[in-house]
Amino acid sequence: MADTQSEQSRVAGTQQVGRPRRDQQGLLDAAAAVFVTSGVEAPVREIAAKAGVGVGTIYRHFPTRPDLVVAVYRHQVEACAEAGPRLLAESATPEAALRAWVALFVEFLVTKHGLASALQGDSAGSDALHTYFVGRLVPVCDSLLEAALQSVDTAPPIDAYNVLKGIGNLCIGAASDTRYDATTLVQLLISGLLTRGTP
Amino acid sequence: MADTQSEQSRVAGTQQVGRPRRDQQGLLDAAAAVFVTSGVEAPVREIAAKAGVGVGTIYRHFPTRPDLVVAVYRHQVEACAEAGPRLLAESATPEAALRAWVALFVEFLVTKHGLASALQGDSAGSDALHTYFVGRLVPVCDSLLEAALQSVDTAPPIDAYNVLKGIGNLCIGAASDTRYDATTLVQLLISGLLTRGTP
Amino acid sequence: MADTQSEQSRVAGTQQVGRPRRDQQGLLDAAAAVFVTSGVEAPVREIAAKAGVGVGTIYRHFPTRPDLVVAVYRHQVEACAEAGPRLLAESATPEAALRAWVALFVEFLVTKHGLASALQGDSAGSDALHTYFVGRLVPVCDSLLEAALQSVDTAPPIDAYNVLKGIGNLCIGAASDTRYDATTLVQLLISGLLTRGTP
Amino acid sequence: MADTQSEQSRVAGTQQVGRPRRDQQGLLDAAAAVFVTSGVEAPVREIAAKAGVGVGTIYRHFPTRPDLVVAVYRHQVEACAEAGPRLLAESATPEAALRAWVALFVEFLVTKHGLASALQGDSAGSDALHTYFVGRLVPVCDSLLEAALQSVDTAPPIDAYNVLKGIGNLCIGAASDTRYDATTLVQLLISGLLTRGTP
DNA sequence: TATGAATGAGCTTTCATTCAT
DNA sequence: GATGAATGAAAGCTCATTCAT
Repeated sequence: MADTQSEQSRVAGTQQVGRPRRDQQGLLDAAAAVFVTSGVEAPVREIAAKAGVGVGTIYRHFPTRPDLVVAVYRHQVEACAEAGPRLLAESATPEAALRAWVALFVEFLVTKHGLASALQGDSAGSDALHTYFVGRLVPVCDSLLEAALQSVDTAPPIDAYNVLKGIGNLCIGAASDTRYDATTLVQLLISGLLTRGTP
Repeated sequence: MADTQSEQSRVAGTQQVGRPRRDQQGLLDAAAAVFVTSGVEAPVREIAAKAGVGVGTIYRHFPTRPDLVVAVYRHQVEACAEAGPRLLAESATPEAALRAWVALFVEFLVTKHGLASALQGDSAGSDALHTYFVGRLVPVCDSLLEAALQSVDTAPPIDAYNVLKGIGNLCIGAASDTRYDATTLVQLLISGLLTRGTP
Repeated sequence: MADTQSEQSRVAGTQQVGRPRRDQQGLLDAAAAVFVTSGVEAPVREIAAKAGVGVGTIYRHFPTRPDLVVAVYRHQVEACAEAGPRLLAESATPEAALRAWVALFVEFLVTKHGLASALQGDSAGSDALHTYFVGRLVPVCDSLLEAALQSVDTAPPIDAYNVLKGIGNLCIGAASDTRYDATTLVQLLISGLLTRGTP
Repeated sequence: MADTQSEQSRVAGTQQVGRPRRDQQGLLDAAAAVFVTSGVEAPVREIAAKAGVGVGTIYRHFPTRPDLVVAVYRHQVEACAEAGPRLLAESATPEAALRAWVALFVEFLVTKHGLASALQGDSAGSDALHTYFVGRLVPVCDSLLEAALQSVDTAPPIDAYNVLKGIGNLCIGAASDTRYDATTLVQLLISGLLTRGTP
């Protein structure tokens, strides 16, 4: 619905990658801690309290919740994105690279309580977050996917956006349900993806 | 001078409205409509308004939200459950039966906005709902799965509970994102499931 | 199409009201006024309205109703507590001191509509209030009582807690029943207390 | 405020003393049971459920809550009233009679959870109840009081209405506070009452 | 006459967001 | 810039009371 490119620019402009203010870092640490405990939907107050600042400060630096979430996980998302090409170069096969990357992504999503649901576009005011995630990781996933599919000589049954969002969804609730094994499900999805002639 | 309590009573005694007798079906229809529009977490007030009844009426019939959701979707869940054995009997192969059933399930989940997330155990007060879904559909899914796996001579890489919840998760947000194709993802997951030797 | 949650946010964002900074004293004055009118069980809304603030403000400063009641009457309770030793020193006899103090206490309870019932432990959420009252005033009452009893050479037939709570109870409803004379009843109770050899 | 005599007549007319309908008795038994458990302010629904009837039936027979309470305790109140003259005749001294009667009354009030507060005029819609209690028991108390005061040659420091209401108040909350000894307090009040020259 | 479904006012509580200091 | 008090919309839930059946 929103233009992915311009959305991303806006976000990037707001954040100024690579130059986190000294005090901003404290906010991010606190937010990260709270997100793990209470999920990304945690009350702003809780985060402010943890950081030892007023809520106004949070709003000043991160006007919307997604802005904050993006900032908190920027490093990890970045690491995830950068792992793509590297894994492709290092792995024995493209499929192995894809599987390894996907496992990395799953670990990230599952570890961060409630983050997974952010891949959905309609969670509470998640515009910027969704945009950032999609904009940064879809291309990475796409190239891994393409390589893996080429190696098994199969046409892509679905695009990288769907794969990413599907994985995101599969990871929802994984942290709080011990019977639920998101990791295996995701690998099974990849298996299905690489199987020739899926209906 | 007058006591607050008695004041209230007096005021309450003023109310003089007609109360058209309504059956439970009207409530369910209204709730179903609202669920499609606003999801299963829609405010009780909104449902009551749509049904043209007071909130008390909703609470009388369905003390908890899951009670209402279960009632609303009971027929469809039942239909889904009953379709399992029938498809197994009618389909050319067990795999075809599984795929057909899964498609049915997906259609159900995707159509009903927000219902999918009910497969998670930790949504707001979803005990009864979760229990009902899992209790009714896991066995159905299990038998279909077993049959399909036998036909491809593969050990089950994951149990029916995980499959069901995985599918449920894959369907989250499908209704509001036209780029997202839950149906295909689910079929790919099934493909992965039936592929021998998945890591 | 739009999600309920984000709809709400948008609406909330519309509010554009001025927020005059108010001190806690204004709240207390308003609460005191409402308490006199409607008793200590008055709806929070009523108090907020009287104070010209939002309900949230009340809850911020006084999370529970007793917190508020305690704050409102703290000065007077304190005054009552401090009057004990002073009266003992100034009065002609310990009995006179006890009677004077008790009269003071009665006046306080009777004046504040509904406050008396707070001496009971089981009124709606009155933990803090009850604890405060009992903790602050029982010792004061106890020393007055002891002195008075000593002067008439009688063993205490009942402890200060019972005396205090009994007085509190005697004052219930005194403000709204002109035929009911709590003051005299309390003095009669004191007389009985100081009478030797009560069965 | 209301005319005691006519009020009483109205109540008596509603009840038709001595001719409890067969089914009405079931209601009274149920209400009595609920009152003991949850107090006289128990939800109407609870009483109806216990009686196995609809709430409408309760309202038909007893339009207001006090009507019901009066009916429930009519026998006991009657017994209490009748005990007055008898005790006066049987006891060694008028004071003994007064103390015995008061003890009876206290036992009645304390046993019935929450009933005591009904002696206040302003509890939730307790008009009829208050009127009945006062109208029936004040005269009884008055004669006992007069006799006892005559025997000690003292003028009445306070009237029977105040004594009754004072006792009622002293009994509030007695059931739920083991430290609180209403019985002793009431006897102390009587002692004070019979002490010559109370200020 | 009995029933109990329906009503809806009203209460408490939470929390995103604003803005005076 | 930072703060956090203030705001008030919302939502869940309870229960006295009415009245169609």
